[in-house]
Amino acid sequence: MKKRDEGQLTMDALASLCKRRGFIYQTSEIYGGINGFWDYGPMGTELKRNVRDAWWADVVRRREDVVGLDSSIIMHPRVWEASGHVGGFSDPMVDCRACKKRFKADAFCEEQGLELQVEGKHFVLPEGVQCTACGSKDLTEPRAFDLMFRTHVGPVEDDSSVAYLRPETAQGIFAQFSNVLATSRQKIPFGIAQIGKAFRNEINPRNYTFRSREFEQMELEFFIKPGTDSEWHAYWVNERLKWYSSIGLPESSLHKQVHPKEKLAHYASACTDVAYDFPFGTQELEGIAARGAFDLTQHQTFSGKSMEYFDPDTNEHFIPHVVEPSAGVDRIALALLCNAYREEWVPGAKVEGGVLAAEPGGKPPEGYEARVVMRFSPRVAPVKVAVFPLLKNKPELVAKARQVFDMLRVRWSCFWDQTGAIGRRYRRQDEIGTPCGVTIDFQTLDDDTVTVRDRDTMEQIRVPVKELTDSLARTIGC
RNA sequence: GCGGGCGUUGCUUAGUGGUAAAGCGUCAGCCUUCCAAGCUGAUGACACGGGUUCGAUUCCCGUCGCCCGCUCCA
Repeated sequence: MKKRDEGQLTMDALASLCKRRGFIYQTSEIYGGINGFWDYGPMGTELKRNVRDAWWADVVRRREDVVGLDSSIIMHPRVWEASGHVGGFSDPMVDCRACKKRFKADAFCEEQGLELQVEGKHFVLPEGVQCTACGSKDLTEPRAFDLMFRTHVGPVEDDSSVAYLRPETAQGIFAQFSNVLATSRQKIPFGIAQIGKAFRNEINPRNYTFRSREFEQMELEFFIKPGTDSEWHAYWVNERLKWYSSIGLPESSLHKQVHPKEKLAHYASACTDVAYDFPFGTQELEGIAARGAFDLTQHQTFSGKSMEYFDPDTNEHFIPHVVEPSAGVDRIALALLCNAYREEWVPGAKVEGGVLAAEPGGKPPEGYEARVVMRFSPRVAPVKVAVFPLLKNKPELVAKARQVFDMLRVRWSCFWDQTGAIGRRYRRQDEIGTPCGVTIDFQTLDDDTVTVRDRDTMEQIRVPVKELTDSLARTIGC
């Protein structure tokens, strides 16, 4: 169980911190866990909430042209026929036992001039088929990889009761497009946003929480006039990149990945991913796709209900096109955790000096000690302010600290800690990334000032209690 | 899904065919006038199931989970 690899953050080290400090636990851990599912502890819950709140504030509340929706996870099964998820993503696959390669069974047979056979619910390989890679005939039966979770609505489990857990939140938006249009008094261009859980039966969950089978999406469907696709796509790519900076992910670790035209779905005119440099590689946080009129047209066809929009300015009827920024909450939270994690050497009480970056595998110099600090942007930090009485066995300090704590907690997520030496308490907050520590000491009792300690520099300033809220607000920024 | 490695307390590790040690952490108390101090006490683990055995945390099998590589990723 190697924890360090040439000084780079390893996911093992991060997972250990996340468990130790209550960010992320394996789900159902007491029963051995279940692959692809994770729980968020007290700190992780706050972190995710801050991500969602930041997105909702910037994408919905601060705009006049976007409204919210909260649709159900289980929808009419026909929704998934219209979307292409039924059928399209349950292709039967064949594995070669000799060379370990996997193929889509129908294309695999076609390449050899043969046809995949269907017997009832099972697929059967035709005679004479062989591996197109190595020529072996040692092949598995074709198996359907249905990536949607199936369930049954009502007590009777027959074919007519089959339903699916949604594999994306977007279809709830498309299916309610007409209702929202009719009740929100919006005109095109406008968007509908939704945050919620989605479920995909991933073949191979990997990389901690990055590819989970249950995950949370933040999706915006921005409906536009046909022909304006590329300008709105460019607009949203730019907006979304700015947003990632606003939650503390540095531009240097973010990448705009433009999908080449030939790899786009037939209905899409553009798709750009926002990717982050994770320790396990550069991976997608969000995809921004120009999907044309595909989705609404599909639902118009399958439901028989018109999805047309009437433009009063031009007297035109048309099916709106859509630009879709679709982000993963859990992936963003993971990126924030990776980005925040630092191991440092910090000077002890008897040493003058500043914070040093820890050398991997090395020991701190004389008088220095190692610390782990989560350098979250204050906007997403689970706890904004920690409040400490310098000593817990001095009732007058505790009482005064309690007053300060009660004053601050009405505005921010605050943490009270009176246990142990003050330095230990600072370090605890460092590990959950609390930007500000407020300490009430004996001088407070004389002049009503407190010390405010900065997480990153560990420097302290004295601030009068009556100016404390304003002072902290400048640091925290919200 | 395939191949390889791994699984001892909250974390990091030690160890054994006779049920387990330490450090850190956590909690309580004492002490402590700003960066994981000290003292006392408490807490707490052999992933799950089966087999071999008088006896299994240890050996064997299976399952689950984690990591690495391949594969997959609408």
